[in-house]
Amino acid sequence: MVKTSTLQDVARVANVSTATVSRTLSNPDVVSESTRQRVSEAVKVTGYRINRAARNLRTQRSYSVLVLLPDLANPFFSTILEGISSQVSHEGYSLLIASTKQIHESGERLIDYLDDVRADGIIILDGSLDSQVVEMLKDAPQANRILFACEWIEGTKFPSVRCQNRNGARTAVRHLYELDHRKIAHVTGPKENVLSITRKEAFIKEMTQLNLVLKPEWIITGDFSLSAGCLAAKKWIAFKERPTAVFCASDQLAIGFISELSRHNFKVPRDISVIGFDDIDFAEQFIPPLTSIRQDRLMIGETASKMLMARIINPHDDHTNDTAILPISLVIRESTAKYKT
Amino acid sequence: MVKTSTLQDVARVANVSTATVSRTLSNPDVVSESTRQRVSEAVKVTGYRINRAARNLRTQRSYSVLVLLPDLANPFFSTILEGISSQVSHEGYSLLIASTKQIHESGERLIDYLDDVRADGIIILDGSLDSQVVEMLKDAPQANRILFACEWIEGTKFPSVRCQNRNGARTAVRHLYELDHRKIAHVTGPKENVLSITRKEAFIKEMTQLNLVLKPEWIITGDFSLSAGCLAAKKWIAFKERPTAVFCASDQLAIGFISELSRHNFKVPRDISVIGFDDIDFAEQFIPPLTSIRQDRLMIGETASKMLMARIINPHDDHTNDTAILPISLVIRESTAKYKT
DNA sequence: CCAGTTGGTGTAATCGATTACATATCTTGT
DNA sequence: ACAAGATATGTAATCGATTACACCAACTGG
Repeated sequence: MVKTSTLQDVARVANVSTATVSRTLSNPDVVSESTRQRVSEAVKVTGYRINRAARNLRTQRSYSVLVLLPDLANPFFSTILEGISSQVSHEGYSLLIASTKQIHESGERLIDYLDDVRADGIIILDGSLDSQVVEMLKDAPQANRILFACEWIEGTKFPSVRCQNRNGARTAVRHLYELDHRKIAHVTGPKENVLSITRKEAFIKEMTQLNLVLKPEWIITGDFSLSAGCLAAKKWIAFKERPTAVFCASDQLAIGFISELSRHNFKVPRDISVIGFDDIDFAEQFIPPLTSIRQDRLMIGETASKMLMARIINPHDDHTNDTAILPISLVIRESTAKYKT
Repeated sequence: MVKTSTLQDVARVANVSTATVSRTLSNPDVVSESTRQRVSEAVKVTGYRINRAARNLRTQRSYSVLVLLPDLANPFFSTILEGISSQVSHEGYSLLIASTKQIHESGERLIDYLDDVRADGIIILDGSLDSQVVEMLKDAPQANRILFACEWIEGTKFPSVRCQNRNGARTAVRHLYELDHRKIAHVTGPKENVLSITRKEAFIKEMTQLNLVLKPEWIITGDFSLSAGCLAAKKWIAFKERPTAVFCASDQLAIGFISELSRHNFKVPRDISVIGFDDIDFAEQFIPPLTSIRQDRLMIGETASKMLMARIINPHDDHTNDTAILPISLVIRESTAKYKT
């Protein structure tokens, strides 16, 4: 095996104690100019690299953050990861990844990651955690090192970062309204999902506010996926009275919806205007390019990391109920158009 | 803070030494039935959780694997990650993620991850590593804990896992040929990329074998992205003599290509047949559904993990030149069709 | 019946960095 | 000139698990 040099080796070469070497590296201000130079020199000649396992043990920190995803294969999360990763690596932290499913299958407990010095904090991107797990986490003393992003859990006081979901739904409806649409449908995400619920509530509220008819069957329960979008399209086709526009709770839904329509020779936006949510990369390249509610996923990731880091570094400040709600924006492309009778 | 119990605590409760407790947990066969029971009981009452930092220090292992991506935000990698993650977590390992860019920016050296006990092995999904970095890695004694997946680096003997790229290109050309296409273009990936080069070579070889005309301008250099696909489409439109089919080195290219065409009122497959590579999730939902060369990304991830694990656990076996090449398959959808004069 | 093996357990060193405390030297003000 | 503080460094304990080695008891075979 490769033997790397240790603090001892550096100390010997620089002719100081290990304490001084350690101080030089982690807190250079407290040592004198001359030793600082000697130590730096010694570090260079020995090729010293800190042994993180040793540091972690001594400081009882891992200098890494765990990100928990519902599903690793979902591209929606990749940009958020990018944001988290760039932020944490900037602060000298590493990024651990796991999926809810795997944790569940392996029978591990989430809190163990914090207790066994694998992670200093956890960012959870999954609001559909098992309620037993949540129960166990929410009053634990480690709870202040857990943060939700994108999704959250109603009735808990975990800090969270998310986008303006209500405003997003409202903006979507308004946009369609301004294009003279009066019969507007909505395809939701998974039934119990907080995002689905929030967006649906805001959708209903705005429809009511605008005095639009809202047939219950025009709210189609889906699950954010492409295939749920296809199913929703089939329902739309079967309606005797068809809405002229639809607000989909995700871009994947919208894309699935449009695809299915096109297989039945309907055209978007000729036959129906479609607006999505998220503004994923493909939205722009889809045919037709998709009108969507954009959330800044990079910023969600960065903000989440910053908030979590603050809590890790300063655990005694009271951060309860910290919530960051980031703005959304309407991106108008070609899947929505003026309604023509 | 939360004080978790240690081996000492368990030992005290079970009335044995810490050595016995440690053995009971990591190697139950060597202790007697009765102590095993007493220790298990003690573990339960104390709520003992192993301190990984301590174990890592003592064993000089981190029980985690680093995956290095060129770009976290690229959804192509998410399924591969899923495969890696499920495999390593199955073996009790954790998954660390970093992007080439971040490593580069932070000035860290990849090899440090191995030396400083942050990772026991590295899976690299980026064949475009800085050549200086490669130079430094390839003869290092730690090199046997590094493995490439999807991409690889010509002229090194790192083990790698990849799909049948040549066969993929050949299959694509054949498919188009069998649909009576004789004028076939190719949009490549980034110029220096191994995948681009391999696929392009195989494309040329197959074209030659089939005795097809191969105008140099029909090979369009791109970069795997949607927008490169758009640019390529513009070139195609500008040709005086237009190929009737195109083999794109990635699905993203194909999608960008088709999108751009549709903006200029060309239709696929009416005006040109398009085949992609990868079979990403969107391929199926795109309009028209994309014919593509499918690679099993889940299996690439799993295989890569297994190979790496074998090397970590058994570093002295000679694994040099291990290479796994996984099969591809042709997925025929609607973006390719019989050529009609 | 005893040497040699096997099985089970304990003692204590060890991994490598951090840091509380002690010590030594140097200022500074009166 | 000297007490009091500031500055710089060293000594050694510590984090918590693993494991080489030693030990003892019980068994085996000749």
